[in-house]
Amino acid sequence: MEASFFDNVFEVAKLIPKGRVTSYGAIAAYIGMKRSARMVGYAMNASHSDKSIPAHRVVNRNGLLTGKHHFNGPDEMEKRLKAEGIKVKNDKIINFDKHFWDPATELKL
DNA sequence: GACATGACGATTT
DNA sequence: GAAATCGCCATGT
Repeated sequence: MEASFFDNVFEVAKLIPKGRVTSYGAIAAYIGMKRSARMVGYAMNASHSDKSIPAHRVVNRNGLLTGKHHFNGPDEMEKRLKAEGIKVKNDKIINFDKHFWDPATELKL
């Protein structure tokens, strides 16, 4: 099977180091489709098939936990991030810039 | 098989 | 500068 867009998203998501977060657009851009940020989020929905995917480390460009509702509970995502040392307030990651993990920069292909 | 929608982001008006 | 629109792939109805 050819690696689809979703598959790439899953693999990159799995590569996110603990205590780091990234954005949908960053993953999409790393794959080569920065315009497909929406699909990245949708892919995360499909990630339910793979529990190894730390979808909680993927947030929107503003560091906002837009997809927290898709977890076991609306507080699950926030709780997990806090457990990794990431502070979340008002559904937003504090110091998002410091926790931001860009695959294009960190992995650098 | 066609239409609508979905965890977003950038570009254009 | 803010609001509106386009772009993208896959899934569900």
